[in-house]
Amino acid sequence: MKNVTIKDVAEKLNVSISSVSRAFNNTHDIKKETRERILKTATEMGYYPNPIAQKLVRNKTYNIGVVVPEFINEYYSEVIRGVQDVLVETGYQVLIMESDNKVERELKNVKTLMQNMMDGLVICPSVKSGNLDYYLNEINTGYPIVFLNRIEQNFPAKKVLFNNAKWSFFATEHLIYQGYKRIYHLSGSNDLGITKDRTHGFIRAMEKHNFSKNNYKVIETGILSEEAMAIVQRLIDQNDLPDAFMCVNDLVALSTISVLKQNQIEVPKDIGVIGFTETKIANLVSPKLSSVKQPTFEMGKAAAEMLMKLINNEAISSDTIMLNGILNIRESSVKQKRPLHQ
Amino acid sequence: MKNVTIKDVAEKLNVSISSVSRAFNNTHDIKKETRERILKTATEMGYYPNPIAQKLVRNKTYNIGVVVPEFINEYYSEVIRGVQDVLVETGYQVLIMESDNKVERELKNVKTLMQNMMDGLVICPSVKSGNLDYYLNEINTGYPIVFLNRIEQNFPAKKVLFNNAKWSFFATEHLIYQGYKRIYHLSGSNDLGITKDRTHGFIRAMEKHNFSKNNYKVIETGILSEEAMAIVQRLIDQNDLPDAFMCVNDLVALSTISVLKQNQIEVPKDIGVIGFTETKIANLVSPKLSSVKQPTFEMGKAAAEMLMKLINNEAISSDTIMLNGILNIRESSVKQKRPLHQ
DNA sequence: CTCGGTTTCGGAAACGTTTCCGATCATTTT
DNA sequence: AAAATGATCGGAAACGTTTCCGAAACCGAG
Repeated sequence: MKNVTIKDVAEKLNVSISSVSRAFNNTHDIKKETRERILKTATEMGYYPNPIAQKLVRNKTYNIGVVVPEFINEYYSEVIRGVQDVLVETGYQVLIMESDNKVERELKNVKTLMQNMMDGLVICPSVKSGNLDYYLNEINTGYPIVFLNRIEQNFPAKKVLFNNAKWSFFATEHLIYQGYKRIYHLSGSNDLGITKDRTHGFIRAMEKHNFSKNNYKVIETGILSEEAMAIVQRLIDQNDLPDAFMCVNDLVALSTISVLKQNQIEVPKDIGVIGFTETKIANLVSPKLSSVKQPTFEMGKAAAEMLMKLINNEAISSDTIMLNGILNIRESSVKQKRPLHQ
Repeated sequence: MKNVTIKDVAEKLNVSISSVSRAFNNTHDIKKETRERILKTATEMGYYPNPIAQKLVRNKTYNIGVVVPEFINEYYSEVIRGVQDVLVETGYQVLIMESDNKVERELKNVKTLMQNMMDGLVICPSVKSGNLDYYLNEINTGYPIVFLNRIEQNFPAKKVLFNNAKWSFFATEHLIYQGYKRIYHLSGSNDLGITKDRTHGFIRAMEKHNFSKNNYKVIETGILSEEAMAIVQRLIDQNDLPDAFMCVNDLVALSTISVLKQNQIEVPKDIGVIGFTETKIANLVSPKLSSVKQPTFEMGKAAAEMLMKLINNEAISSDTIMLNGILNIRESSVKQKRPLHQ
């Protein structure tokens, strides 16, 4: 179980420690033959350089940390895959930690990762404005940090974001073009920045198309399935139904459809529904859910690339990378069947 | 940006390096007052022990690695949460790596983690029998490894498993008790050990209840949604339909329901469907999907606890921890409405 | 043959800790 | 009062590397 060290190889070959080190780091000042001789017996002996010792002396770990609020749905899982996709090639390790949507735990994770000498961090904040002062302070000391999602656009840091307002605008417009005349927006939790952006997009679409104020509503639902269900049920009871729901996310959309069905209201025949931040389920449920797909994988990639530039002191054109999505129109939001040839 | 080291604090206070170290490690041989004095100015100076240096000298990293095949669905995400739940308290860090269901990448991940001096590993294999020889070899040198899921029950290593055969038996029996007389099992990919176990459970239930061979079938579907859909459509075309499907997982179950609906076949009125390895969607679709819930969180916890015992050289009662699940009966498998009072 | 310039290599410091081994000093026991 | 004990602390080795510096060896040119 005793690990074989650089010293062991050196002694076995009657060379110096430095030569073994040079052989492994492939520096210029070593004869080709000795290098090969060393590498050969080293691998025979099962030697590899102790990464901890390397990190200590190099003051660089080739580790980067990713903090996510959760990976209970596929969103951050795909972000992580994007990050890994660009970093694996560069020899960097990706260390992942989960904050469970708690700001305190997020801060703890970040501190832990920094104390473990990560070369840089991708932080996906738990909620808007948590530990921003602390982060800002670290950034000012030169520590490479890239934020992803759920952070104010004007926050003075590197970040990659999704254009929530724009795509909720598009999603709403799609409903309008389908002929829906009375549209309610189920807005999730209004103190979340991203959902607020989606609300803005919704309202902008309403105003652009001259919807009168009594033909649209913004209704806060919270983020839990049960909360959304209760609210939709209440609307039914109060006989206050629109002919389309534009939902803050797929969970709310599915919850809405579920309640409507329980009340013998058919989607999309009676009421249209569209989701947001598409999940895999969208294609599996019936009716298939229309939704806006976020480029999660690409966002992860963008963040990683930005972080690498930061670490390597390369120029970065802009503080903020704002990505666009795809509006996937399926069944839940199409009022009438389209002609087959379309 | 220069990090403050133990030397800096020592010099500032005119004490030795060892004393500062003792203060931080709270050993016995240091006066209480000096300890407090050191700790006070140390935190004032923003000093904390360099974890890399600590790891080097202690030959222990307090890091443990988790290798998962994917976290695209919630299964391994919850496993990871379980692992973290027990390890966070003990001061261990959890480093996560993803194999993308590829055995080569899995091996690479494991090697990377071991070279980075993880104190132990939880390995969730990608597919049955991948790098088993290599792992066995490492285990024999005393390296602490716990496997989770997708590994043969008689593989000579520590592992935590789900009792697939037993619960697929229960799920099948549930269909039988509902009065379904002709049941097909959509078995996923037969070269996956776990799905094979589920098939065994299905057959055992069939035989126990004296189903004749022409009243049940095992049909291999593969793991992709499209594959399952195609197969169910073929059954419909061939007019070879059972009155219930017992599916290898929720994805196959939902795909099945989707195709049935497209053909105007109602679930559960015409045909009953039950899934396996319950996902959150089960409760959101209509009809709500009956399924077997695996104790993913608990499995993660069990693996972590086992690993801690391994690392601390504590006794382990059994090589294998086999956990049980919950059969969640919802709508998709109940033939007739139950009386309200039940 | 000598001299300056390359290669090639070894020695040793450095990275930031922990920990063993003594040394000092105060306190208690005989 | 002398000796033994215990508490408290400093010095230095050790962990396994990289890298700077200088020394040796070699090589071609003058």
